[in-house]
Amino acid sequence: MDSDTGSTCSRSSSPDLAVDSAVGAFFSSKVLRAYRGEEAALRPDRDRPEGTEEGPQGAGSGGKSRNRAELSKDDLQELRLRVNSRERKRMHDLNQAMDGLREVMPYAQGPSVRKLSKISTLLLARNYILMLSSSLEEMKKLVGEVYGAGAAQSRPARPVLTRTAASPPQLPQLPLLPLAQSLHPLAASAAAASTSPLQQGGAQTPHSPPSAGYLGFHATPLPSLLKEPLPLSASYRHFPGMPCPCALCQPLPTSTASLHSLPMGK
DNA sequence: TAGGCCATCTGGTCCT
DNA sequence: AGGACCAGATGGCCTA
Repeated sequence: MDSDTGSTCSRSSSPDLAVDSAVGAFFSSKVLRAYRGEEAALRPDRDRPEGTEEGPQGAGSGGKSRNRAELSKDDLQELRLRVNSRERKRMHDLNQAMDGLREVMPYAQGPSVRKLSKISTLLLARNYILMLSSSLEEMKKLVGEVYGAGAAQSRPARPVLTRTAASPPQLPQLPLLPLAQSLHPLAASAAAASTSPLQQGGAQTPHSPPSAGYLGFHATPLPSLLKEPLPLSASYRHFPGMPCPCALCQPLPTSTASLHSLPMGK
């Protein structure tokens, strides 16, 4: 074991994995290029990490035509090393993408903070996306209400947040706005722009993730948030410290619902 | 010391 | 045939 793990990063965040320090770069451009098939041009001598393997006979050259059964023990060993190296690189790319995901997560980051585990990162990311989608929906409704208020003044008061045709018909038509304003700082901030949480939380760069406080949960996500993924069904649960994930404030917008049907490849 | 998390190796399967 | 992807196995490191 450890045939060539000299410069590979194990454990904590690898220094050379944080390729893209740009906060908005969800995945590094390197990874994206790799998965768009551009890496061959980007890195001609790929899979030669530490020089202990990948001898002079690269993949596709030399003994390519030989049957695998005819390979000598050394050739098999070399083949095995090449495969191992590729697999290692693949996992490193995966970890790099995971680091990119961690960078944009509303989670306290720093040398003194333990890195999010992979499973925690994925769970938190999912909840984060759902929460942002929920906030966006509420924001849209709020904007619609603000700009449509003048036209609706002559009409009798009624719940203003009506569902669109695409919404699930079984969901009750509830006055969500007050509840949403109490639960979502984003929605509340639009109503009271003078005391916007964005201003309270400091300047936000265009692509930087919102601060944890702005998002409404603690600097370190509660364990329950990480352990419990948001249910996709009609039933819901509340996460302590998490901006309400329930169906009231999170009407499962079609944008997120469609995410689950996206082809994930292979 | 047990358990969690991780990196790595390895063999199988599928795709190009 | 070679590479990508996947999952199981294994062993190391760290923390409670």
